[in-house]
Amino acid sequence: MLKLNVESKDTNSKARTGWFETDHGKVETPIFMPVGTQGTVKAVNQSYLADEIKAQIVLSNTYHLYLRPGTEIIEAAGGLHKFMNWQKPILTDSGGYQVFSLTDLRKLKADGVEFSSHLDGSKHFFSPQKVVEIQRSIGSDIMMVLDECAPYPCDYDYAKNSVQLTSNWAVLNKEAFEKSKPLYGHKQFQFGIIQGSIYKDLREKSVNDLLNLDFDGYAIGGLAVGEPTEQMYDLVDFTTDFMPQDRPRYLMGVGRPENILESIARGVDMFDCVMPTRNARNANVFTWNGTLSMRNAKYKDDFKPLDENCKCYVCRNYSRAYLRHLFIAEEILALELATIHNLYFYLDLVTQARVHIINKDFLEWKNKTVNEVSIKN
RNA sequence: UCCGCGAUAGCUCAAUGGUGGAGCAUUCGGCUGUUAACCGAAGGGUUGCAAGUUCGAGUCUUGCUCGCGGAG
Repeated sequence: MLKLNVESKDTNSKARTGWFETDHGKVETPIFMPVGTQGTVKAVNQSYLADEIKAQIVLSNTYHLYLRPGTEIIEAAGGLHKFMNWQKPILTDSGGYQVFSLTDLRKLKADGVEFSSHLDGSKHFFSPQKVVEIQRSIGSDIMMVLDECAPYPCDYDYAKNSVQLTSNWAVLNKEAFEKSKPLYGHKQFQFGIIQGSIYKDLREKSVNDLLNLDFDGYAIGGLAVGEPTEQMYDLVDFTTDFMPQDRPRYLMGVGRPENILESIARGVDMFDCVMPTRNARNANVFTWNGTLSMRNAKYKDDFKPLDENCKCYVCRNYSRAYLRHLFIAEEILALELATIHNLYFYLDLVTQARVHIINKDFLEWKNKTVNEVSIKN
């Protein structure tokens, strides 16, 4: 059983700091997990990820790794940690989000989801049991249950059925997890996923269904899919009240820097999002003074670092003008440098949040920082 | 000097005699459990110049200018 050891609680908000232990090391919360869907955090190598960015845990994806290279290769490699040369913790998503985002390619059934590969059109079937089995092959430290991430907008009846399906699947996920064993000698944990769209009574039902199964951690899924941001905050705030104090709380797929800070204030411990990595590759950079679009002409002779308050490798050594030049010239280094900076920023953001929670001045710092990081330069 | 071919957006090129477009470039925007080094929008034109034919010319005719190729 995984435990979140709560170290310090903010007195003016629901923010808290803590840590949990896996066989691949300790994770200090609040934490951001860089997304490495296909067994790589795009554009950055593992040594930078660990030493420069100071990532403590990365996310990878069951759906993608199952399709390519396939579990046979990953097992032959001795699991994903060895295969991708990453000795810190790995969390794998189950493919539930792909069930949502690849709508045209899938068919939902009571016992799982039938889908066509986006790579070659081949037909496959994911059940809760199958997804546990694949994640055993991958050897992730934390595996996620198969769920249905309902679309937005979503009428009440659809959301209600979706929660019921996710709860039914959660039982099967848990059974399959308990019946199976890790393949590589290190412990694996399993998180449940709360659904319910924008409906509070369904969120409440969803949490309670999952609590009965006693998962190692609990994730809030199905948010940041198009609903107003204030509504997302309200639902997070509502839902965390039902979540155990001594288990990690993970808000899936979120988000922008300000979303992360607001969610920490509402009691969330873990985050992942493609935004720092994808936006980096699309020339968008995050700073303590807001976002910069590095293709913009105004940076062509701007020799300041991306962020004068950032201590990352990129800000210590390169200018905005150089980054802009690399993006305009379509040089591959642009993607790497922007990704390193953005991930460093995201990890720095949650580290600063941690420091301020411990120092008991989180709320004030959070309010000021939310305003500053939201600026569009 | 003669013959031939050509000249349309910054570039490379489309466009039956009937509302001049595309790709790239430029400028800007978007991206939330990655099908994404992606997607979208905008600006940009006396169609080399001048006449003519025609209801109507980027398109046909003539002259000129410039470029490329060939001959001498």
